[in-house]
Amino acid sequence: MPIAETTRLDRRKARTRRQLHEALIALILERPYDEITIQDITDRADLSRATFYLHFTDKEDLLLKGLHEVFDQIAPNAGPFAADGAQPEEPPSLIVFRHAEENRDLYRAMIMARSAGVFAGDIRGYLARRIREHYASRVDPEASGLPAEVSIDVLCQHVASSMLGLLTWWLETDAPYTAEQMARMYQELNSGIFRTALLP
Amino acid sequence: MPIAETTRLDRRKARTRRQLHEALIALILERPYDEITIQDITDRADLSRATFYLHFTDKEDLLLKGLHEVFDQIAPNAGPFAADGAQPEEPPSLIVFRHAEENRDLYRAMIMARSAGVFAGDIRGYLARRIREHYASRVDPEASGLPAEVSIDVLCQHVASSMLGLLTWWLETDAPYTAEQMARMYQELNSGIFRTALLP
Amino acid sequence: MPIAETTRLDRRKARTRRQLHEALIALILERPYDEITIQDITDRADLSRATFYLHFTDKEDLLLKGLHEVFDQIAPNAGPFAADGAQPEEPPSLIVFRHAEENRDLYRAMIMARSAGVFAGDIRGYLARRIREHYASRVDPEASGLPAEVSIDVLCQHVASSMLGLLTWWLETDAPYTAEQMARMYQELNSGIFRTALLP
Amino acid sequence: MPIAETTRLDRRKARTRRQLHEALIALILERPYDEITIQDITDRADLSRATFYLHFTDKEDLLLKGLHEVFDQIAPNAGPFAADGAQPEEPPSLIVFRHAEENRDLYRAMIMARSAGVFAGDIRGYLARRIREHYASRVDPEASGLPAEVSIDVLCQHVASSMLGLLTWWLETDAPYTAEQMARMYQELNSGIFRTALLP
DNA sequence: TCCTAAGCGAGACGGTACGTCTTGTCTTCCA
DNA sequence: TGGAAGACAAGACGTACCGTCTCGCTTAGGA
Repeated sequence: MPIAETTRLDRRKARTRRQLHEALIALILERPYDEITIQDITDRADLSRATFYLHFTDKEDLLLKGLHEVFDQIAPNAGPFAADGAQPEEPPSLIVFRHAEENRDLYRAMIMARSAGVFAGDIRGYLARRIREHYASRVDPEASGLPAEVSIDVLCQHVASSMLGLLTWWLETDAPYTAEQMARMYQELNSGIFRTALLP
Repeated sequence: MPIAETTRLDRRKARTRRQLHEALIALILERPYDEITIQDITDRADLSRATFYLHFTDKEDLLLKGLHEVFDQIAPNAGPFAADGAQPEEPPSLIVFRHAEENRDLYRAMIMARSAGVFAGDIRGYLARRIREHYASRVDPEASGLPAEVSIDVLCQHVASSMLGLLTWWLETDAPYTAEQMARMYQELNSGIFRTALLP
Repeated sequence: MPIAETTRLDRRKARTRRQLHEALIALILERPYDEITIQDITDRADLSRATFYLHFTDKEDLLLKGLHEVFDQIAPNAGPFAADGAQPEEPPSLIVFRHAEENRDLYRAMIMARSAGVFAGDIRGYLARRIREHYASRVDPEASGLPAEVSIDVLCQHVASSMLGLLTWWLETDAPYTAEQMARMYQELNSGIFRTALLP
Repeated sequence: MPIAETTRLDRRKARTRRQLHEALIALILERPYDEITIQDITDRADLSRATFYLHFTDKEDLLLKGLHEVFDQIAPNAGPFAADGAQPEEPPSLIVFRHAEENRDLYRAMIMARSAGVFAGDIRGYLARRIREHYASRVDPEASGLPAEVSIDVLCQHVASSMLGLLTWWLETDAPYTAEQMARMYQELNSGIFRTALLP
């Protein structure tokens, strides 16, 4: 009984946070990330500035927590990124492009905020690490057709950069491609590397 | 008389600017770009804050003008990027990695500032455009071994992202590779695309 | 039946108020009046902030209601201040100093809060008015030995100020005098005025 | 040459400060002291809030520094308060009332702010100390007609309170008395104490 | 005996002021 | 004339308190 009782207060807090998340994303799509004031956000969300600090410490905090929430939805079932070893139905790249297509605003906000340096950490590093783990578990370096002199780190950086680059370009330019086409091109461009057919 | 007389004052101005450029680069290597204050810069440069505004309008202005100066050295003779059609001695990727090796601090500062969003413009876009121009002039799309469904724009984005990604990784991690090795890996990774041997 | 039945709820309310009064007085004796927060008071009283507003509107409200309660005890039987014309056993000044001696903490809190401007109204004005009423009813201006040119208002201000001044000094400095001694000095100092023997 | 060169900057600072002092005094005469915001003051003074903090730390700081300035004018030549032992032309009480008459707004502001507890210190204590020093140097306790049982501390408190009380009443009520009349009444009221003719 | 109303705790929220920080402009002075 | 020094306006920051509100718990006292 005591556990998981979603009280009304909890729901109110959740609502307040959602308002803030949405306000920020809307604003990022309108003007440069660091011209956005906390006051701007709370104005848009119809809340007071003090309330903002009741929930988040920073603009960054707000943005990141918002992203985490969304990515927690996709991550678990993202094909080869998935916890279970089951062969995914679709290549992960397609899943990513699909997710971006469905959450266009969020992804664009993220890209734009990224170009404002919010993710010094960084997204690319995160991607590279993910890919590297995946690669390590699937590919036999000996058997892969890759030239021996290409280090795995470099390879992962390359693949991650490529993915992020295409994604950015796609979202920024309103390019008339479907998620399927983008994923296909991505695989094509890296086919030399994916010759082993394991990494797409 | 009035024309082109490099007076002592001119030299003093140049000196002041150099001090500012160097101060900024030094600071970027020490701490996050946007924790750096104009006051910090002028303190480091042993100048007054007012003086800063006599020469630059912004932190960004200072950074970009500093970079332009350096890139104006490399750009004209950057192999395939060169104005004249002469076949370059070395592949452009090697030239870039070499330049980065020689101007390590400058490049790292640039990378770090980039991850702080100074170049919303963007470097990657710039690179992609350069590459695209080059590609257009050299490659016969029909004859290239590329799959027809990969758009040239996408390809350029991919290549530019790869280059920038490797460069960033290399500078950030003190990876024990020479410029030559990095360039070689870069070419290897994109060999599927460069099969036509024209673009490296 | 319905009237004047002191229910348990009433007693609970009274208890809550007492806790708040005591908390405030304790706090005033510890640190400057206007560094004291409502939160401080309720913390000390082991109540919630909301509860405070159920009973009082202000810090001032709390303080004043607390004082009124106490003064309602003394006022009615305060010698010449008394409603009935009966000759008091003791001079009123002695009654005041005695009361202050018995309610040291309360008086000190009051003095300290006064020096923090809570009683903009003011205590001195109140005292002067009381005295004036008394004076008007007892003294024949003609017969009084007072110089004609001293206005009665001024005289009352003077006497009230003197009383308050001595009281404040006495409470602030832990001076080693009894209430009797203080009252005696007070009368001595104003003996020139009290020559008519009516006002002490 | 280097010493005491009042530069233009100094004068600008002085002007800014004067504006702030005047703004505060004007505001105190209009509404309760602690309903006055720093923003209110700077608005009235046509300055920015940041500028306030360039010169003062507090509302109190501003007020007190303003008062010090004025009292530094009167103090040195305030009759018996004067450093030199020369017999003053006028009794000090007259000097005080005169000064108050000439600086009505300032004194009223001070009185009102005092009733808001700015001078926890306090003015009365200050006055009492001054008087006591004076008293000690002039009066032979033995020869004074004072009753032996009145302590000097108490006496000084009394005199100071009386002075402050009359002053306050005079300024608060627009009483139709001249400074001369007030001083005369003051002396009359305390004549019992001033019988020795030394302390007026 | 139930059940209704009150006292209270908890805490989200709007609002307002605070004191600090940085930016960019301007003016005065010195070398 | 280039630069130093520094006053100032503007405005965002994060913090602190206030007073209001809504919610839910507990318990007293009338049905």
